[in-house]
Amino acid sequence: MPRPASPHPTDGELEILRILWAEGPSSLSNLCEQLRTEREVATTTVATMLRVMLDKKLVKRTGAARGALWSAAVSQQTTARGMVRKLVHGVFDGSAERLAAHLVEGGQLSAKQLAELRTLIDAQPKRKVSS
Amino acid sequence: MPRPASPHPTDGELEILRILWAEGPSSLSNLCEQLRTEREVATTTVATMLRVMLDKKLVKRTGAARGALWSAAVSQQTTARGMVRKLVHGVFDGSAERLAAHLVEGGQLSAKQLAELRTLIDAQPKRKVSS
DNA sequence: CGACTAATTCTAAAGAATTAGAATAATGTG
DNA sequence: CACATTATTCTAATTCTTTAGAATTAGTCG
Repeated sequence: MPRPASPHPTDGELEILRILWAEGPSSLSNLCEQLRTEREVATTTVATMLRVMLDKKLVKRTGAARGALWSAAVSQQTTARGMVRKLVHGVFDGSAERLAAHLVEGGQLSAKQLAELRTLIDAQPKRKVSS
Repeated sequence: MPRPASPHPTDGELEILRILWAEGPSSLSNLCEQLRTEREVATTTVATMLRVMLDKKLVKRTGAARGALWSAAVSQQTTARGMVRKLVHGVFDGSAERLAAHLVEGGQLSAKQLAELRTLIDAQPKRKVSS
């Protein structure tokens, strides 16, 4: 009857991954420091999250038992792919195109960004029509 | 110390919203029937979810005490906007353009869909360069 | 009207997520 | 080496989410 563990990182886990992706391997104290630019958090809280994430294989630790360095065990790309897929399935009827259209029509992209996107589209290699 | 409630629908809630968006106002049994095309679920489970979602104001109920109809109280658009925003913040460094680029480069869009997207971009009204 | 059926509410179990204090261990400093 | 410091583990509280049985209620059909 319970809830199954999500295969995707939770919000809290993503907060940590985001820092690791940006900063590379970091010590616990370093990680805490970065997190505290956003909100208050106890060191033990971060340590517990890291332990859980280690179980889930979301992070790795390297170095000795003491001053270990923590780093992401999943790439930003792979994580992004999974989460985009989930979003597309959840609210865009499984259509990646509808998400793309949502972005273009949502008015969140500047004219310059739209132009860049168009260039990117033109640069795509030809592929089968069927997808 | 606990976890704060998320402002976004959970996966289970999204499953129900998805059906309501597609089917419009539906009875409990109708909803169950739709859900069961995907997986087994007890009627009481769905009823409980609806009650929780009513508290969260994600759904509305109309009609008499008995044969009420349930409908989405949040639009697909608004929900999509919120969830896209969250995804963009979480894994694309706050850049909607990077999400768009991810979609175009990810190879999930057919040549035809890319062409349609380009047309859509061209159809966008001019806007400030700064966004 | 009484029995059946379907909707609804009540109750609750149990795992997941979030938070952090207490305890422990290792490391360096004086 | 004793002590302060800090990383790490252990423990635990609390809420959310998911799931559904039991009980109740309200129409429906004969």
